[in-house]
Amino acid sequence: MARKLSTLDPQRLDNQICFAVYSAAHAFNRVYKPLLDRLGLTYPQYLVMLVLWERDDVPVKDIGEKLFLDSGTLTPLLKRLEAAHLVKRTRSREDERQVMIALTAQGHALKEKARSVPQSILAASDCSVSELVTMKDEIVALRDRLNAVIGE
Amino acid sequence: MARKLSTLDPQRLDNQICFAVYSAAHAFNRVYKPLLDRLGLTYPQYLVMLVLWERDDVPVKDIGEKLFLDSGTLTPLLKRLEAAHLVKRTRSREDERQVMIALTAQGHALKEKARSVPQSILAASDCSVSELVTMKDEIVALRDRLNAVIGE
DNA sequence: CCGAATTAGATTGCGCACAATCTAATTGCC
DNA sequence: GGCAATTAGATTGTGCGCAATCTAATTCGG
Repeated sequence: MARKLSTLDPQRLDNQICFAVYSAAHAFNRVYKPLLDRLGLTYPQYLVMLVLWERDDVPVKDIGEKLFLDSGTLTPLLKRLEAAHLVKRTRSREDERQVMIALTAQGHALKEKARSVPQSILAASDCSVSELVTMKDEIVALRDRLNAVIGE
Repeated sequence: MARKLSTLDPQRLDNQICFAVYSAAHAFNRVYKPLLDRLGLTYPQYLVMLVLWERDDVPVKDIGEKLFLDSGTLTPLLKRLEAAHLVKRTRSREDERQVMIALTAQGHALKEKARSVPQSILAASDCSVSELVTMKDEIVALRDRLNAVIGE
């Protein structure tokens, strides 16, 4: 009876989806780390590079919207990517408030070296692609509902 | 054709389950924040309190194993909880290497004030309990497979 | 027993994340 | 045109998260 109650107790750690997501994010990070170390990237930096490999020469704001990050996070991160000669930061001429982020040749070239990363992650997940796609879609839907609540 | 390819491209941001998990974790954090502010806790501190509300007077190591965190994270966090008079840190007498973490009266009392948190999160998730339980179990299974790979 | 290896936790340093605040540029409104 | 409101980034401060290193206590193998 006490056992049955505890598996329903919403205040129990193991019953919380948020902790599942939180701890899964850290587990992913730990799997990515050795792969990204070889590229000289952290995981958030890798995310920024993924954005730029899809579309180059974008304002900081667009990167922030895609990754759900603000300038307080992105400004120093992008300065580090610039120091690593992977991107160039330039004030937009049309709108001087914007800073445009463009890949350098090195930044472009890194895409090839990063090509094997997703399949290494897939292998570590030890899970079929279709299962992962289903889970991903469910998690994205949940995330979007949560983000909708934040905007009231 | 190009469109079809891009929806399969493993190097695309939107195709990566890890980004889904990463961004969902941040979304959860943003939903929790105003709820936890009222308790004077951050989300990781709330997780530690959840552990202690289940079982009091445990060594730091046990907390770390439950939350997948190490002393570099927990030591300063626990010192902040102690400064907030929610826990007491004492060297174990049997094994002087261990530091035991015990709730104060205030720490115990906070459990009642935190009781409404999970249902607020459930409401924000805008999702049935059974759906959430299924997702949670899938995510935990994935996390555990990832963690298994890390330990080689 | 005693020295080596292991273990628990603390410390240092770096890189996010984000709130709050600031500056400068642009837009909107009259 | 001119002033208020908005917008894009930068800055500052706090709190994780983790690698690397350190100390002190305990355990293990001979």
